[in-house]
Amino acid sequence: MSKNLVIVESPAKAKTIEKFLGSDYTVLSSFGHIRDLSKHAFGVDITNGFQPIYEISPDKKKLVADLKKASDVAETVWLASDEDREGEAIAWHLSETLKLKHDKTRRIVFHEITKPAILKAIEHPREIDIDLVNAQQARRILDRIVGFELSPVLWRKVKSSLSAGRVQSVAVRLIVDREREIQGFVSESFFRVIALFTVTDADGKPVELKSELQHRFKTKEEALAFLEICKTSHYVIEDIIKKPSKRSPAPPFTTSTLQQEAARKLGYSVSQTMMIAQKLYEAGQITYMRTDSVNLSDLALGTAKAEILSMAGERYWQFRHFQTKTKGAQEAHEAIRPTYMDKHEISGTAQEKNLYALIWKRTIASQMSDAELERTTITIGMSNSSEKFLAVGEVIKFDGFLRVYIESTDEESDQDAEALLPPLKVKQPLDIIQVTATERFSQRPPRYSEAALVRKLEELGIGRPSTYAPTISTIQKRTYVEKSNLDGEVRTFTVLTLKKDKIKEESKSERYGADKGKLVPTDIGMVVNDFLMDYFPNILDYNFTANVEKEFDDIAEGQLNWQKSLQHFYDKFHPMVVETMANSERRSGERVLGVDPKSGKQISVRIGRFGPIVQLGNKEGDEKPQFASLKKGQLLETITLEEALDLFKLPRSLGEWEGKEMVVGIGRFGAYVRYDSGFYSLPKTEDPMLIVAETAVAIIQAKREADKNRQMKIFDQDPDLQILNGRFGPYISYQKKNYKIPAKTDPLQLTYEACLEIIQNDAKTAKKAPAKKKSSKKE
DNA sequence: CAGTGAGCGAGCTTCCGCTTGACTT
Repeated sequence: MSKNLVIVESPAKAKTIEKFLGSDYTVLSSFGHIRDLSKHAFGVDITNGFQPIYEISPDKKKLVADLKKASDVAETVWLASDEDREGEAIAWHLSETLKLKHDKTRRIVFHEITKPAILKAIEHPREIDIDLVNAQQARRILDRIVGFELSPVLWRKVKSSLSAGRVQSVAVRLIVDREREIQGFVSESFFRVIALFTVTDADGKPVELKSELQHRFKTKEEALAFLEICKTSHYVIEDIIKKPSKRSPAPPFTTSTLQQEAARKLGYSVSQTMMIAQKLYEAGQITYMRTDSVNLSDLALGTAKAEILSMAGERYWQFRHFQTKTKGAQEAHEAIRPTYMDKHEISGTAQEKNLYALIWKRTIASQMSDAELERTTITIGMSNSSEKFLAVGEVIKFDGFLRVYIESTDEESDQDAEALLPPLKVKQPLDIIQVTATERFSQRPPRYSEAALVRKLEELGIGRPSTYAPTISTIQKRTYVEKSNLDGEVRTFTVLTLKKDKIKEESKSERYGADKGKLVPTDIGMVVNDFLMDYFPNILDYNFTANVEKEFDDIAEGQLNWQKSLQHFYDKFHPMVVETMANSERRSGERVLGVDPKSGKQISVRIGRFGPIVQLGNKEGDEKPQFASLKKGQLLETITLEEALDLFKLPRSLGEWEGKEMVVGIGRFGAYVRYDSGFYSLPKTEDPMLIVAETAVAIIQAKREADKNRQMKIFDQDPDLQILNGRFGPYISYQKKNYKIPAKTDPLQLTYEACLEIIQNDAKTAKKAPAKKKSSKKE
């Protein structure tokens, strides 16, 4: 065993550092935090100065024992966890848990994993910063108090197993608020006017020049009137303005910007990006992937420069130092960058290659020179109106960083600036080809994609690089939000075209509002959000985290006592919890929509035991009320009386076929026909409200035909026993259960007795390991 | 995982931030 033990957070980091330090040093990893507040209990002794009750996580017991052994024999223990609040706490937990003697313990930090940085750190050890540790404890305890006091309120007042927390509840609020903005949005239409001219280019060939009228018209009448004026107008170039402009590269990647760009450019989900990045990190190809820093090490700056010089030359290189603007950034690591800048590509899966290439380009571009552009704006005047058309062109004079990388944006712009304009002169007359006025609509605010939500959370200083992906998964697991799958609607718009002195009016149609894979709130999400907004508006405040972070900073600087800070919060917060528990109404999102015109009974919607339902009649009535589930995509908040009444029209009978009744309904897996105690799924193209008996019969027959082809063998002894060919190959079906056929057995050769034996064997093994079966059922 | 289309009855659920893991066909 070597004289020195170094403990870092990540095993990949440990491996790298061990190489730098030589044989006198053993480097081990703590795998993040080793202790936490007790998992099932409250974990904080409120009445005793918020004393935390820490436990070693069960999966860390062996690790801690190993660390203990190693630290006992080492002469010096170097605690090299990250230099941020959490890292300092990890160092402190290690020293407490391993009972490290003060005189043989050193605390060291480094921001980059390079040999000089690590050797320098070893030369400058310091003490554990207990103020910073206390700031972390305050953060941890506050989160526990908020989460473990609010969640039970939801269990009582809304539904069991729900949760609330400082981060997740605000994430849900953002999505709910945005959805309501969209619901309340009133789209306005206007007319954009585009004129197409013909001019000759440098070679004397005719080319088109596209220009847009500066003025947009509110109504069709105004647009028509303008086109009438255009009929008799002459057009002339009044002005040409050339303006140089510059574009600068974006800073290197942080976790959040990597997630955004990987989503935009490669279509990866936030968690996918993190999994791929983790692989790259473990393979030593990129630096650490959970970071809020845009900083590059001196080593990286040097190798990036060398790479740019050899690739593109001196003119393309520019030294840049980026500074983070993110609220609450802790900057314990570098930006995300390739470990070796001269590695333009790597071997690996296609996904790994793509993500690596993205990181490489972004990093290199960040040290390249500005792109120089020239923007030309041409003003075209009319002989009989003061309206002006503008044509805009942009030329790249010097590509600079654009040679390598262009950052994407979320909004797809339809404002296509012409790349190059033909040579033109002021006062030059122009020949008109056509003028079109197209009706357009103002855009509703966009729904959040996963990556856009991450960007917003980061902007508000809520959550950390390590929690963005888990937060998105939590709010979906709690069914507060889901990924959208909206087809949108069709709308018509008007296009007016003036060509050869004639105005033509056309009506065209387009699909709008379609949204796939965006985050939308569910009914539960909205009800929980509204409840929390009513009773705990301060926790849901977008600035709540920012405000408590200020307190944590004061604690870290030794200006504020952490217990006092928590006491101050708790004295206000806890009474609100008690009050809400005692006096608030249960929430179900109930809305009364009106009365059923047939029966005169009340129609209402609310969240029922198994999800959102519409109810016909009420408890006080003579008869039991009737219920129906809401369809996917319908919300309690927006469903109309008519839509709610439609839900009671299913299941409906299609009449009899061969003596048995066919019934159409909508179930968990979509629309179906039930016939002779069997279920037949309807294809998406069939509307269960409109389907007729003949179509249903055809579907039933088709399914029966397919089932017949599935049958490999049936037995005369027992019609319940069949050998079927399924998605995963042949299997035995017996009394509605399925059994695997042992390997190397020809299914067609199996006898009735052999099948029964397989079934009995399966029953035996199932009895032997019932726990296993149970756990595998769980998600 | 092998195809589904229900309807309580006891006790448990829950937070945020660090980090990777993995008894099998």
